[in-house]
Formats: sequence, structure tokens, C-alpha cells
Amino acid sequence: MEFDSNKPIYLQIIDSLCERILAEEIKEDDRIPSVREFGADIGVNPNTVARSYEKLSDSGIIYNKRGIGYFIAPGAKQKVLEAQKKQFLEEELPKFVARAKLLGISKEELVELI
Amino acid sequence: MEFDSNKPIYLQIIDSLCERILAEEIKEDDRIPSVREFGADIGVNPNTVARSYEKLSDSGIIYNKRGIGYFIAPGAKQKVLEAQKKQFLEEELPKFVARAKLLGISKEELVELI
Amino acid sequence: MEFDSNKPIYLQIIDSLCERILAEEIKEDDRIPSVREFGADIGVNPNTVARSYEKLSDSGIIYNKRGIGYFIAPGAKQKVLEAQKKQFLEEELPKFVARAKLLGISKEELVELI
Amino acid sequence: MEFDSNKPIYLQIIDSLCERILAEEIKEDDRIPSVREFGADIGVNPNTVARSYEKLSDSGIIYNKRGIGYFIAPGAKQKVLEAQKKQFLEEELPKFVARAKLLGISKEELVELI
DNA sequence: GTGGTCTAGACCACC
DNA sequence: GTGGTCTAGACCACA
Repeated sequence: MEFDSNKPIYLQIIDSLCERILAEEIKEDDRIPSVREFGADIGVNPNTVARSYEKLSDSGIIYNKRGIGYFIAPGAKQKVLEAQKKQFLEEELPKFVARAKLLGISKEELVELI
Repeated sequence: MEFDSNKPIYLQIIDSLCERILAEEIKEDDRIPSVREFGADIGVNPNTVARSYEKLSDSGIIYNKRGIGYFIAPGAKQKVLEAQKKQFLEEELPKFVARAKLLGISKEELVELI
Repeated sequence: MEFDSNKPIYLQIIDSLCERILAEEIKEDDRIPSVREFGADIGVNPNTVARSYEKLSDSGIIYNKRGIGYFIAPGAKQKVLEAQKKQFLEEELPKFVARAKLLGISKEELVELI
Repeated sequence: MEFDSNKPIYLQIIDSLCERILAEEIKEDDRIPSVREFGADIGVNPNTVARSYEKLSDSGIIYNKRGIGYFIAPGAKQKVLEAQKKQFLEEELPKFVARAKLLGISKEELVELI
């Protein structure tokens, strides 16, 4: 796994897990690897993975069974989708359009580029 | 001047200067304030302003006259535009489209939203 | 490490690292000392070392792994060589020849001296 | 007159005067412009010109008649030539050759380039 | 007056 | 532990 060094690794791990949930590679009540295992897999400190799991757990996307591991929460895909869609529509899209405008790219050109 | 605490001040200073160059508020061979003056104006340490100036100087957007001050370089607007356009096309646009795709937004919907 | 007081320390650090890259004492993906460690070693403030590292990072000679340290970038030797060769051919050589000419040294004499 | 901002202007003025002496554009006992006049001509602060004159005066290349101005000293050309030739042979030439060697440029190539 | 360099020390996010 | 950013203040060369 390769990381964009401009973005914290723990956030990149979160993104990657969310994508896999959206793509249904992993589903409700599937177990995800332990922080140690996952960390070894992707060449990252287990502490960093733990931080990602903690954040996801906070937002109810995954849950923890003590002594067993982390699992995808029921309804996880919905939550992820909603959260991301909301953020996308309310924040990213307007920013993106504004930016293009500033650079002198018309909407027609933009549509073309897409 | 107010700062978004999530972004380094020296980068915000760079952005703000670039915007003013794009808006042609400041033009080729105009002098920009000294690091001390500018720093005092916006309530920032002169060293921080100097850092911004140095970066801009490295990229050829401004230039220095010894003992006198910093000036907008000829062709500065061009350079700023190119740099930003390049970043937009090569980084932001692909990311944006990929993100939309992931969220199940079709190109038609996207065009609609824009 | 000793410094020539006529040249900024941070530039001398850059030069020294470039030489060691050219000499292949340090190679691709080797880690270089942390700013604190290196600074202590050579009796220089860590900030000064950081400045050198930042410049080298900007030119793609080294890269950073978050929270871990700086590493020699792939192709670093190439980049250093190119940069230096370019500077030599475009700046030093013409200056040198012009200087010799001014002093009344003919090309034949110059070749002889070399 | 244009200045290379990497070299102090007062040194560039010295160089330019030495060159004109070597080229015999100005000769022994010729008067050179007053600091004010020269400064205005080349768009430089008179203080800066004064600094150049002072240095040249120190090395006996020019001399001062109080209240009248600065003049090229007798034997100025000789002095300039000797000083520069000495510096050239003892410092610049070896440095130059060493640098070329370091960059993997053979003597034959170097001769070719010249 | 200008910028350039350097030190010292602080706080932060990240690993 | 790592680097990233910022402040404060010093000294210097240059104009």
C-alpha cells in the first residue's frame, strides 16, 4: 500500500476502509484484521491503525468485540454513503466549481474535461 | 487579516499574494511590503512573512533587489496561473471525478449539479 | 564538521549531502539523520538543518515519511548530477572563459594550463 | 546597467571599472565620474558607488584629489592585471578543473567545450 | 531602511 | 521518537 505523504496515514486508512465498505468488498458483521495484522500487511505502525479503528468506531461504522476484534457495523454502508454524499454536495462540489471559475474554466469546458 | 488555523500561515500569505496578482491588484515590478511592515500589518512574525517571500522567490513569482525589497516578477501572473491550472487539472479534477464515481454519482448527474 | 563562514551553513549542509549522494556513500531510500541528531552532531541548530532538508525536499532529492524521517529519493543521484551539470555549463563555464579572455589568455594557453 | 542580484552591487561596480581599465576605455589619470553622477547614471545609491571607490582607492587602482574627484592611478592597468591573473591562476583555474572532473567531464571534453 | 541567516525555544500532529 | 510551524530576538551585509 502506498501513501500520499500529504495526508495523515490514519486518514488514508479510514478512506480505504470506507471505500471497501462502499464497494461491498467487506460487509456487515465481517471481521476486519487486527491492528497488528493489518499494520504488518500495509507496512504501518499498529498504533496508526488503532487510531483509524478508534475513529471509525466513534462514528459507528465499525464496532468492537472485546478480546475478539473489530467488525463492520450493521448499516455501515448507509452511514458512510450518507456522510460522504453530504460532505461532497455541501462542501466539495461548490469549492470545486468556484475554483474552476477562478481559473477561467467555463462550465462547458469543465463538463468537457469530466 | 484572518487565518484559517488549519493551514500554515505562510501558505495563506502565499495564496493571498497570488490571488492579488491574478486580480491584478499588484502588477509587474510593483514593490510588495517589507517583511517587517507586512508582518506588523497582519500581526505575524516577520520571519513567517520572509518564509513566504522566499518560497515565491524560489518559484520566480517575485524577485529581490538587495537592500531594497521584493518586487513582482515579470510574467508573474502567467506563472501563477499556470501553476494553479496544472495543479487543478492533474490533481484536483481526477480526485473529484473519482470521488463522485465512488459515491454513485453518474457523470450526467454531476454535470447537472454543476 | 567545519564551516566556511562565507557561505550559509544550510547551503553547506546541502552541498555536503549532495556530494555524499554523488559519492554513493548514501543511496536511494537510505534514511538520513533526523534534524535533531544531525544538528547535535555538527553543532548546528536543528532549525538550520531542517531548512536544508526542506530545500532538498522541494527539489525532489530527498523525501519525507511522516513521523519517521527523511530518505534519499529514487533517482537522487541523477537529479543532483543534472542540476550541477546544468549550472556548470550554463553559468560557470561561460564566466570562466570570458574571464580568461579578459585577462589576455588565449584559448591555446588555457588548454595548456588545464 | 543591470546587476546580478547574487553579487553585491558595489563589487559589480568594481569589476566593471576594472574591466574598463583593462580594455583601456579609461586610462591613467582619467577622471572617473563623481559618486553622485555615476550613481544617477546606473540607478544606484551614491553611497554604494562611494563604497566601490573607497575599495579601489585602498588597493591603489584609483586615487582621490580632494574636492575634485577620483582618477585612475598610474600603473592601474598593471595592478589590475597582475592581481586578477594571480587570482585566476592560483584559485579559479584549479577550482574549475576540479569541478569539471567531479562532474565526470574529461579534459578532452572540457577543451572541446571551450 | 532592506533582506539573510542563525539561534533558542515553544507547541503541534503524526508514527 | 519524527518533522512542521511559529515566535522572538540577535547579528550581518547591503543600499
